[in-house]
Amino acid sequence: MAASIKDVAKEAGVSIATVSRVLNDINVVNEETKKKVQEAIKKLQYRPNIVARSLKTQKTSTIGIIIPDISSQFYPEIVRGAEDVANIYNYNIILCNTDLDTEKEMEYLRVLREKMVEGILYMSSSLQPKIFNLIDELQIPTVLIENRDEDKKYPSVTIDNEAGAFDAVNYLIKKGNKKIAYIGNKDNGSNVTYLRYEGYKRALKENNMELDDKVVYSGGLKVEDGYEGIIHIIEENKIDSVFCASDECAIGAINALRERNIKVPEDVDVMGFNDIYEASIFYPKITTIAQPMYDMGSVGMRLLIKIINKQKVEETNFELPYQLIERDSCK
Amino acid sequence: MAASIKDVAKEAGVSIATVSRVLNDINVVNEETKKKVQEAIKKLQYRPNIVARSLKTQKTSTIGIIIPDISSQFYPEIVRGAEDVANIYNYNIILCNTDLDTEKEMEYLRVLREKMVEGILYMSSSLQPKIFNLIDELQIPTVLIENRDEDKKYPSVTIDNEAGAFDAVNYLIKKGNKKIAYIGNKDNGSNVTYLRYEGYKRALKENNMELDDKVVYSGGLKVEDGYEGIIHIIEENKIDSVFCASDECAIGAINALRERNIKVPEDVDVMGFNDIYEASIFYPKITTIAQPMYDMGSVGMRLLIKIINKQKVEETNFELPYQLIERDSCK
DNA sequence: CTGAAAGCGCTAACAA
DNA sequence: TTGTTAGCGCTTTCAG
Repeated sequence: MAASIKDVAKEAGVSIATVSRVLNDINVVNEETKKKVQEAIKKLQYRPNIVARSLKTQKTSTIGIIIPDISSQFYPEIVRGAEDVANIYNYNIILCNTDLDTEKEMEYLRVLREKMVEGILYMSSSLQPKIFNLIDELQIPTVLIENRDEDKKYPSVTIDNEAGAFDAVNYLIKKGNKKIAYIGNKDNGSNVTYLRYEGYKRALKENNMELDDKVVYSGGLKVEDGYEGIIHIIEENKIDSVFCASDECAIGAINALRERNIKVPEDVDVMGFNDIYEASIFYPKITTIAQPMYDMGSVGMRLLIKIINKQKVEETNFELPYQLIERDSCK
Repeated sequence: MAASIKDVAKEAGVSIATVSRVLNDINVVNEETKKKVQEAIKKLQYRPNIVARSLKTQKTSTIGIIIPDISSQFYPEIVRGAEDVANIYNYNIILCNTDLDTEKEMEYLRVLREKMVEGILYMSSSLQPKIFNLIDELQIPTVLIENRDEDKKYPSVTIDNEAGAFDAVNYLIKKGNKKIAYIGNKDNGSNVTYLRYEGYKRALKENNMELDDKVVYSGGLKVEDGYEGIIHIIEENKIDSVFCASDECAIGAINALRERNIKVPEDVDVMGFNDIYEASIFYPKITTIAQPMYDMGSVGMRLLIKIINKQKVEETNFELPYQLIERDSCK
């Protein structure tokens, strides 16, 4: 058993209240008693029991992070950004992987409540109403990252996905491409990625280009989806470029094209989205819209901590700048 | 304020002890009272306060995970494996990024102690004595993953890095290569990766091939290290293959070779190590020694939980099987 | 400036 | 089978 506040009090010949005071820098404790206490603390290698403190103060200095999957390519950096900021403010994070399973999300939410986390960073691409009901019920400050609810009732950190996609497709058009395919999601469903399809459509429209469903593949955002999507598209269509709603898709598409001796970018321009690490080391290096993952995590955490501490927050719905990164997958 | 055990007791017309009993399935509580209590719980949407429970039972059902960097390519899967198992046994994980900074590691270790985690999964490539002293002092069950202490005093989960490297280099030799370079670490320093250099040396020796320091580059395990390492080596040496102590290195090396119009694998065979996700989607797909990352996390967590619960463990130093994955970066 | 004591929400003897 | 009660280790009134 490690030393408790009692042991320190006895060692220093004071009451536990006094020990607590020097621990928390409260009141002007007499310099000498303070010193005595500090010596006792050192001697006993005392460290306060945070669980006990938490019970009393109702503050656990821990924050829950709910994500689909830490072993994906996208979330680790967000989590890292979040943890770095948490660490600065002496918070710790409890990590929860949900695989987008709503039941699992809800169970974690409840467990986090039981463990009295002070706040939650919530990432999910399917923002179900019952999740929000639960969040309301739990009464724990919650910040949404990557996605957000439509009426912006909850604090959030995102990028403008529609505009990002718009810029991407515009870039492709500026490069002289005439027939631009799309691979990704296009169905709504409280998921941001469909906004990329919206951006794609708007870019075509504003450039007086026709939307052709035959070169639109809505199957998902994984490598396989890109692989299959492009095969499906080029089977019966001639394209000169493709906008992929994720870098994984872009990678899959490039690999499929390569197998068919179609050169990227000489024959087909390929754009990705997100700028995951692979995008920068893949061959060819992928031109993409970069989401500031680390910043999304750190900004989200900072916002959350402010809310927890009831500080004034001027803005609760952050839209962080994205960036078009020109690399080698487009001419 | 959420409902407490008192509220439930009042609602059900019983004592808090009875509520606690049905909560913990203790004794044979009368079926009827049990039902009453359960109804009260449901009505009040009561969930026990785990912090209070932890203070009493000295069990927090949380486990700390200390890793260098979750945003690296290597650790997310380990963490995922660990979390999945933790979740099965109703543990939660607190994630700590240390960047291999020993002071940060020690501080996290202490904080985890304050928060009364029941166990720690510790990953670090520099296992300092003072870390072990602290672990001893803290008296928290700790399992090492990826690395281990030399005398196997602490439970651990690793692979046989020396043998893995040996197999890799042997593979290269079997393919007919005569001059095999090495890029990675070679200095000891309580770090497993030097074992890969040992394996490299042994393979050369057992095949009566000469060790040539001029084609050995010891600079690190990152993409840049591979990039610079290979440039350094081929500047003045003719090689037909290179064994890289990490996939990142292999990627860097391949990119550098490509820039010089040296074809992989036609001109030079390149092998990696670890089998990170990129290895399977890179072009060319990288032949490598796969560490079972997910399993290392899950086995480590399972072992840790057993130790926490004082179950008999027959074996405390696991050496998991690695696998040579043949892909396209070798002829 | 310091100490005594109540209590955070729960579990676990001990009684009844 | 159930209730009473003493803490777990800490913070925080309230006195002194």
